[in-house]
Amino acid sequence: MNPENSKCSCEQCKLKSLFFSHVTVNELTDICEIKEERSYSKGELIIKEGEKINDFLYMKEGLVKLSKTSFDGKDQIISFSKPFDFVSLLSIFSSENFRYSVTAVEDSVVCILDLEIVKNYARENALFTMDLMIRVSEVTDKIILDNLEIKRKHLKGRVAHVLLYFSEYIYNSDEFDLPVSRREIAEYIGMTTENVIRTLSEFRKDKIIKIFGKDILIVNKKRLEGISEFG
Amino acid sequence: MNPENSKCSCEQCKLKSLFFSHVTVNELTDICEIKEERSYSKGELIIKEGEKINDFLYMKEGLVKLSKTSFDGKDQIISFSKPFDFVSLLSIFSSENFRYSVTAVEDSVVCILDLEIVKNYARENALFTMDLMIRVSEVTDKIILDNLEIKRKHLKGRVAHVLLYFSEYIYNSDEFDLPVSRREIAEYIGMTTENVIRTLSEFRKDKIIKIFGKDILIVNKKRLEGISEFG
DNA sequence: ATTACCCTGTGACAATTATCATACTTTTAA
DNA sequence: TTAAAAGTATGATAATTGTCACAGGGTAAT
Repeated sequence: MNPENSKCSCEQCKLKSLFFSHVTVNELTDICEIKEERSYSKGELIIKEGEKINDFLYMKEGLVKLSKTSFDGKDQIISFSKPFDFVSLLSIFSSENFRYSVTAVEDSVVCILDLEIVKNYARENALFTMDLMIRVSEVTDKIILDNLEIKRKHLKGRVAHVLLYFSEYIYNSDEFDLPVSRREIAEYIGMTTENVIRTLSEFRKDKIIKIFGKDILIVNKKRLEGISEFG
Repeated sequence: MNPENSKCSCEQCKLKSLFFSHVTVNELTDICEIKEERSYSKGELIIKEGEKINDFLYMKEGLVKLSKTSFDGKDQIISFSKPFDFVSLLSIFSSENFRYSVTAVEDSVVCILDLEIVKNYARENALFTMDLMIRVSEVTDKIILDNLEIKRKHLKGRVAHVLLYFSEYIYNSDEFDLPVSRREIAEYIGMTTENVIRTLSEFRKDKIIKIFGKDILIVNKKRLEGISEFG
């Protein structure tokens, strides 16, 4: 490793194995040299819907949302992604342009590679491509299943679902800081902001959760799970 | 081509180019020899949710639905697929078992290959794998976008959306036989059967469509498009 | 420091959608 | 062929969700 890419630490990157497990050390060094790492603060736009796709992105740290704006200016949130849920993989092989926007909802770090270079690897290295496909498949499957799950629930069940999603899937804790506003929750579950707020208040009144602004504490998890499943 | 696989006509198959464009003639013959073609009547189950995935399937003819049954026995329809929208691709690389059921909603013909053999090709032939990935990406992107579209609409807009979907995307005609029941439309758009029926009746009363049982004629397409977009 | 804006919160009311009941027709199974 | 089951259809009513109005708190920009 020469001095000019001393910041290049792909070999130590915990994400390496995820989809570079079939890339040789030499190739990895090549990739490393061309890779760019960018940091985004909470709220910053990472990818804008409609932009031409030139880069291959993957997340190293943080949390982002995928969203789409409809003609009347209303946003819909498709999913949240943390590292390992590679967000940029959705459209890059089936479209010239990004179909969704990606925004940091927590401070995030993203690694960026030139898409053409990645595609060239993909065209030559079948195992690498296979790895990539498995990732694509996992991510999209998760999105489709999660959306189905939300779709079959009512307001309360949806809000409960989101709380459990953040608690269990994102933060692994009964107490966590909501990384999103009530409006964003509404955009995710397809309900109005007022109803999300009302439902959270109701959960608070029923002593299922405690609310301190953005900070949420799940007091009665069993109950919340019941509401998510049946309510 | 020897007599024992005279039924083998992959080389003439119009679907060949779709994802076998990077398979050699010899490989194609091999694939052809192991392939099995199965026919399903309208209503027949092709894949049952939860089954182990042993086969790689793709559609030659017909129309199928992807669906999932929730714990309380209610079905949700994820999407409809015609040939070129390869249905089996969704879970096969990310799961051991099928996550969705697939049912013929019109008489359908499916080609079946042993998944392990396809995976072996995929591990050796990067261009083939790349083709496959592009398909996976296209299909899932379509599903996600369509579900988002439906999600942001109300009852009438959703029903209008479905009618236009069948008219434009599936049948390319203003008149067509609905391949599904009112209940299935309801399961697709996430509303009740009664409300789907009521909405269709309303469209009929407003002279937007004509209904003769399953046969639908779109009389006022502009109006229907307006309802789909804004209603 | 002040304004403007967004977020949170609540209530009253309106609109939308679901549920239940019932009837008739068509399809399926015995 | 006949009975049972499923699909289509419509109305009345209940439940759910959305809209509008208003208010306080925080935050960013000037």
